[in-house]
Amino acid sequence: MARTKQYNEAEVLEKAMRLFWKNGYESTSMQMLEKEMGINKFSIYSSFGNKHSLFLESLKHYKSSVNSVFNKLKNGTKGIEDIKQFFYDSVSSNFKDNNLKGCFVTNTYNEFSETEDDMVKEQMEAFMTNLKQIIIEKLKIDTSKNEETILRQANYLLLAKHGLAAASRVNTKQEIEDYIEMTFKNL
Amino acid sequence: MARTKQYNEAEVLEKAMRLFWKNGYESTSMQMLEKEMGINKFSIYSSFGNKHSLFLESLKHYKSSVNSVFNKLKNGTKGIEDIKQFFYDSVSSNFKDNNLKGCFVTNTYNEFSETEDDMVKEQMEAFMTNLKQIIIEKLKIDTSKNEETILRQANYLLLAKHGLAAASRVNTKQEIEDYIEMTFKNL
DNA sequence: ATCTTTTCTAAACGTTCGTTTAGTTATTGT
DNA sequence: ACAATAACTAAACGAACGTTTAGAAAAGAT
Repeated sequence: MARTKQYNEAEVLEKAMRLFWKNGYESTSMQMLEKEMGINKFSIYSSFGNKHSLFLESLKHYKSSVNSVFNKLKNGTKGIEDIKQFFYDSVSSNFKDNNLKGCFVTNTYNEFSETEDDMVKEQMEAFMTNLKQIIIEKLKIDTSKNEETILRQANYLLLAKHGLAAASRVNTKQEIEDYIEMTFKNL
Repeated sequence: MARTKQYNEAEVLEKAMRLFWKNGYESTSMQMLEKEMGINKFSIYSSFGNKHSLFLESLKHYKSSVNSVFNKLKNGTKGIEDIKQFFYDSVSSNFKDNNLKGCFVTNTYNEFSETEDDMVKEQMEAFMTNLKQIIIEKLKIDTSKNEETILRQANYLLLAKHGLAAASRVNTKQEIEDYIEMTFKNL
């Protein structure tokens, strides 16, 4: 055999993800990725193909990293209270690390909403559809609500989540928390 | 004297604004602007300086174009009901013209939230501060609310507006309208 | 009609982008 | 120890970016 890799692919992917998360796709150059990931361009290309597939891998990595938050929501038994907690969990990364801005998926959704990138769109929609389904299930725990009310509230919460993700890039913790509280006031 | 301009600066600026509005700053190239504005690069540069100042002019132009919506809110006498109408007015352009996505200012806010572009930031903050002040005034019409409640509700509405702008890029009219209704239910 | 002045066209500028390639270095199996 | 192989470095690639420039075209003033 031959020489072994001097870097760990999972580690450098994590670093790439954080850079894409902070800056988005277009504003992140290969040069910046080189610096942040700590490896040469050649190594990036040999490990991840190209910039676009590196981005897709970063998205996948993000999804698996928020999987625990998702599962917490999924396995909850308190209905709306679980969704509210999910909202809190979703923005918590913003307060822990100043480099992580908003929700990586929502950011990507916004950046790519006018392009025709099938791969990215597929990942976005899978994520959103999944979330919507879980929220509907949680709302159904309250059996006093009819089907129509549940769908309307689910849409409301998805939009609120969307807005929350956007706003968490610029607003303060207090503002974010107030917003979450008021969002759930009338459900 | 000499030759006269074969284009109207206000007209081509309007076209530039719509392109920036749809695609954002980075994703709009001078080549696209050339095509959309219908004039040569040289003409763009001689009329607007460079891409960045053309973008700033587009932002200014946008602000003046939504001025009527702003004034309608400002001059209203029905308090919260005026703010709700303002929300409806703010997203109406999305349903009239498929090329206008979200709120140009909010889109810019998102795209530039991580850069250090003083000029752009100044325009953003002026816009947002102004809106917040008007909303506070409208909320104060209800004299039963104390100062703290008013501030909290104003922040809530600003975040909701932020989310609404983001969501109006992708959601349907029905979803948007449901969202607005439920947002004001919480006040 | 001619001269002057400004707009317009189109080509080229220097950078930076994402990507590839050639050549060197290091590690592993024999 | 040596040969084989893969990872590394660094330089260069073509394309696209924003911007500038030189020359042709056109319109008003005399």
